[in-house]
Amino acid sequence: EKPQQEEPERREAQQNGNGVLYVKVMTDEQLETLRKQIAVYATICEQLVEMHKNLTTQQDLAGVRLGNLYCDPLMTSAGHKISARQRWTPTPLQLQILERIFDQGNGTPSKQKIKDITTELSQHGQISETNVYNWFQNRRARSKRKQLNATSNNAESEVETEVESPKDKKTKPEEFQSQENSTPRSEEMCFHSPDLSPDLHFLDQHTNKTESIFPSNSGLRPARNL
Amino acid sequence: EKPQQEEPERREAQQNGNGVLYVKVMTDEQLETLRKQIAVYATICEQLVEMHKNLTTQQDLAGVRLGNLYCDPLMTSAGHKISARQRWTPTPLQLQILERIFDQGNGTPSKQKIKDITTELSQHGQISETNVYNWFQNRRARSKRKQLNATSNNAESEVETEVESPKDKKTKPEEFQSQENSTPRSEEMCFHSPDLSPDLHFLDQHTNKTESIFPSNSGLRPARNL
DNA sequence: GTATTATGAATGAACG
DNA sequence: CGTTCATTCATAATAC
Repeated sequence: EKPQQEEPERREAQQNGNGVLYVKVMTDEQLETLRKQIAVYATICEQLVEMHKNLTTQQDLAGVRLGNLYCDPLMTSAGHKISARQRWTPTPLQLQILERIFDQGNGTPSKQKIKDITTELSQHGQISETNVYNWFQNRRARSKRKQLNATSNNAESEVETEVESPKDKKTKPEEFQSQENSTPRSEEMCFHSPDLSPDLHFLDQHTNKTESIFPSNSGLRPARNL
Repeated sequence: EKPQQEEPERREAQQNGNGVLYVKVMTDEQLETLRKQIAVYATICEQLVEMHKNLTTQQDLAGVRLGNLYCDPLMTSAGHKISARQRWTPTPLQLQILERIFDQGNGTPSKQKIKDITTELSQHGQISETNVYNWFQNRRARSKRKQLNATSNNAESEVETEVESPKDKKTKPEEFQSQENSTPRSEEMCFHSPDLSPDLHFLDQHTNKTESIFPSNSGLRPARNL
C-alpha cells in the first residue's frame, strides 16, 4: 500500500559547485506522514513511561536483568565459558553527557576534570576514569580526522551554516559515503528522548539556507495524551 | 489526538517535466538522521511495552521468552525506496584489485597509498578513502584471526571456543572494567526482548492508514536482531 | 519469507 | 596526540 503520488525513482540531481549532489525528495504528504509517525511515537513513549512510573512506585525492579542466563549460543559446545563483556560501552545517558561536555569545547579534560566527569557518569552506569580519558581521546582524534577528510575532498560547502560548527559530530563530508552510524543499539535503549528534531534541517536549494523541518519548540513534542 | 504544531510554509517549487511539483528536499544525511530517530522511538516503544507487560503480569522475567513477532503498524507497510544505499559494497573488479594489493604483502596502507588506491578504484565504481581504509583494516584483522584459529586447531581435543585465543598482549588488568548495569534504575532499564505487543494500535486515532514512507526492511526495523 | 554467513563500519583500548 | 588493533554491530548476500 502506497501513497498516491508515484515516482519510483525520487532522486533528483542538484547542481552544486562540484557537480551533482543527490538529494531525496519527499512530497508534502509524505513529510506530513513522517511527522505524524514521529509524533505518535513520541507521545506513546511518554505515555508508556508515565505508565511505567506508576507501576514501579509499587514494585521494585531490582530483579530485572537481561542476563546471559540463557548461556551463550555461540559457545554451546564449549560449555562453561561465560563470556563477559570486556569492553566498556557507554550508556546512552553517559554518551549524551559526554557529548555535551565535549561540545563545550574545553578540549583538554584535565586530570581533575576527568575525575569529576567519571564521578558524575558513574551514576548512570559502570565507568572508569580510563574510559572517560579514552573516550575523549578518541572523540577528538576522530573528529579531527573527519574534519580533515571533509576539507580535503570538498572545497565547496553547500549545506553549511549548520547549527554546529566546531564539533561537527554529524557532518558528513562525502555524499556517497553516508554512513555515520550512531545507530542506537537496543540494549542501550532507554527512555530518554532520543534528541529529536533540533538538528534536523532541510536544505533550501534556492537560498542556500537551512531550516528545520519541524518547529523546534513544538515540533515533535506532542506530549499531551493520545 | 493529533500532535499540534503548525508548520510554516516551507514549500519549494521544483520543476520537473510535467510542471511544478511541490516537494520537500532532504539530503541523504538528513534522511538518515530522521530514519534513525524514528527507529529509536520504535525500539523504545517496544521496550516500554515489554516492560509494561512484565510489570502488569507480575511475570517472572526469567521465563520470558521472546517471540519473533512483528506487529509494528508503522513499519510494516510497503514503502518505496527513498533511501537507497547504506553500505558500500565493492564491485568484483574493485575487490580483485584490493585483494591483489593486499597480497603484495605491503601490509601498510599508508595515507598516501590509500588515496592512490581510492583514486584508482573510483574508476570502477563509487568508493571513498574510508572504504578503502576499512577494507584493509578488516582484511588484515580477519586474515590474522583465521591464522590464529588455524594454528590453535592443531591442539585439538578441546572444543572450539572461538573468541578465546592465546593473545596475552592486550590483557591489561583493568580494575574497573565492566559493563552491564548492575543497578538498573528506571531511566536505564534495558530489555532485550524485541517482542511487541500485538494489540498495540499506535496510529489508530491519528490516521486510518498506516503507511510508512520508509522501506520496511531497510532500517526502521526496530529490533536489533531478527 | 526466514535463517545464516560474510563483511563494511564503528569504536574502546593500546601503542609509539 | 595520531595511528593501529581488536571487538562488536548491522546489513548485504546467500542459503534454506
